[in-house]
Amino acid sequence: MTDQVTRSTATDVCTPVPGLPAVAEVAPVQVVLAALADPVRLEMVRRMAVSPERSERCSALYDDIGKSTASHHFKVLREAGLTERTYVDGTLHQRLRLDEVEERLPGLLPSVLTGLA
Amino acid sequence: MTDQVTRSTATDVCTPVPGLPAVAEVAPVQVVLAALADPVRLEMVRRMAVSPERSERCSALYDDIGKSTASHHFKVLREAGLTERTYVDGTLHQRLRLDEVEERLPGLLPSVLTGLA
DNA sequence: TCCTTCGTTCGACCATGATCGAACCTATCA
DNA sequence: TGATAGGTTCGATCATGGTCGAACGAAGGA
Repeated sequence: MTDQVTRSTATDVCTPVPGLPAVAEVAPVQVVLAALADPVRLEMVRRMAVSPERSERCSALYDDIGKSTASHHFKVLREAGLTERTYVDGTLHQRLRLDEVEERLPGLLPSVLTGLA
Repeated sequence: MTDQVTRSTATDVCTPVPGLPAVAEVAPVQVVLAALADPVRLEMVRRMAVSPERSERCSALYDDIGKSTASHHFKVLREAGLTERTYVDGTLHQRLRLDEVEERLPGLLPSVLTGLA
């Protein structure tokens, strides 16, 4: 069977909405930098970048913080245009929008990710 | 005549110290991102990057904020290893450490700066 | 010498945002 | 139909950091 995948990155949509393709823009540099300038979020991005082809379950992207805190960080990343929600077989995933960010800010994510190593 | 230039980037040195070469390291990505994630500082970096070969007078790098606030931002940039103080003919300048940052985090500053345009 | 300019430091104030717990919703499963 | 699990929202708390004014020090010029 084929995966049922819907995407949602709109900032005002908090519950996943099926059917609408992702149209979110990568935010201005300022916003992107602010999103990355938090250790928890940077770790989330790092984990997503490990296997960029596969989206990740939310709970696989953090430890030692509450669900609500994690949800807050996901929202910041999403509103910066760095990630999007994908709904895979009924379970929510987070996907790093590598290509989209690369198009808008070429070199940023690669340098940040290699700088983490 | 040749310019008298001394450099100081040590975080614990608040008044310019002549004679000592710059030995400051570029800080971890986390710190660099946090330093860039402020509009005032990003504008300072942008102005410094306009003519990277020439350092700039401090007062040429900001508008509409108090001296003490500007000094605070200079300190954050310096402690992140992004800038250094240079003393040119007795007047204090700020210099963007393009090469040093590029060596540590290749592509970061170029992508941020082009993203500002 | 005095005065002005420039940058730093210090202390205080305040806005932003990171965090948590509780409640809610949806989907899945027994 | 419950019951459980995974995420989100809301409200509250608290720490971080951006901001300013005042005082200080160094450098340069009248």
